[in-house]
Amino acid sequence: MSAVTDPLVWEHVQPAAARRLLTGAIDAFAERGYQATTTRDIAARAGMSPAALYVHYPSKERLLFEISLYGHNAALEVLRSAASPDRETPSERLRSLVAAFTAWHARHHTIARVVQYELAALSPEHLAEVATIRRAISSQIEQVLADGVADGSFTVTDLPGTTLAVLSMSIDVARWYTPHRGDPEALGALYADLAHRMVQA
Amino acid sequence: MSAVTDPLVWEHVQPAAARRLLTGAIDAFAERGYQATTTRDIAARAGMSPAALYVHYPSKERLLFEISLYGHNAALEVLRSAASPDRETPSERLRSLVAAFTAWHARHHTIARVVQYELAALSPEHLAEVATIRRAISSQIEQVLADGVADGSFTVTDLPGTTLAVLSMSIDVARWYTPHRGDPEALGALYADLAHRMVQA
DNA sequence: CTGATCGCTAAGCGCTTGCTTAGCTTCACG
DNA sequence: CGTGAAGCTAAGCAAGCGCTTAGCGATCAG
Repeated sequence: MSAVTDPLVWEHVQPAAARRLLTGAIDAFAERGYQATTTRDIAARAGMSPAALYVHYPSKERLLFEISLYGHNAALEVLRSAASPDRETPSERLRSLVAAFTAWHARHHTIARVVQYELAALSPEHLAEVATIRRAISSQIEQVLADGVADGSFTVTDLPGTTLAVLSMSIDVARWYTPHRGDPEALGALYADLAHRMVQA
Repeated sequence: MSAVTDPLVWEHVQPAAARRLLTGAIDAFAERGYQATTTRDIAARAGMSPAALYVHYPSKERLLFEISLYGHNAALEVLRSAASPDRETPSERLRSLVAAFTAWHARHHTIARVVQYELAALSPEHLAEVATIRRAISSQIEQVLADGVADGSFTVTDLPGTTLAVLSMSIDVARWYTPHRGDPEALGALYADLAHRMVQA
């Protein structure tokens, strides 16, 4: 699974000063929340004056949007590669999806916290853009559950409700996870098992 | 289960103006978050001038603390009455606990949102006070899982991890629940079933 | 050498924030 | 009838907010 070694690297953000602002903003938003973070704080983390932020980003909200967009796409990518068609049974695919999604939320809990808990601070247009990615994410889980029901390997009485519960469990990892709570891989394996038990026939 | 009809009523907050401020603050904090809510906004919801807030509460943070404390105690009470000893088997008790805890987060999703997502805005002293209640809450789940393992009705490889996962699933309901997503009771029943499947031998 | 561009800083603008002050009205009670 | 407490408002203070402006040095194409 590519998530295992996925370093979530930022080299594509150029120039380096813009990258420092972006990563500083991720840390600050994750720690204190968007509203409690000041542009002065973000600039200080990047080692610049407050005005330099506006050379690279037109507003604080835009910084949040770029973080949120990138984070959502990264999470979706992790799911897509975990659901690759070489996993043959719905059981295998579900375990792989849940393990990867959970481990991603643990390993990247800072950006995951921004992705999952700062949606309300986005402008309506930016929120709409991110919402389409969120629908694609939940479709990945819903589809594999539907496949398992279809071939008889899963028993699910409420498909949308169970989809949400499985996603929910993984997403909430971003709220409480810290590195001292164990290895992201081990957590992914545990959650894969729990999710599988939730649905198996 | 008492949660079914639990109205979460505020008559004990006196005088009525203090109650209006408190409930207005719950709505505002849940909608926009603590940091994005202004004292002027809270006062306006209670139909008063901003200064009137300080007649009843010494600070905005204190308002948050009283909400958080009351909410945590209410959630713990719901669990305690759901675990009453007339439920004989661990399976029955687990289902009852998860159903009640989940339904509480759905029915009271506004205060639950404040309880679960605004901890970081509390002062260190107030956070510590609330943290003891949180430990009591997770103990309720951990104990019933341990009982089930002891009598052989549950199979759990990672007890703290599974405890957290069960709690997590219910807590996350506060993040996404809106009344149009269905009846809190039905959701509680679904989650009770999913949690039971996660652990049954 | 010139002039434009880039990345940056110092200063600060207009506004909003949590909270305070001074003072008004209402009303229970001796 | 007088007094003081309770509950409120209008006004405003100091601090901090997102963001803008003016300008500086480095870089580099023509």
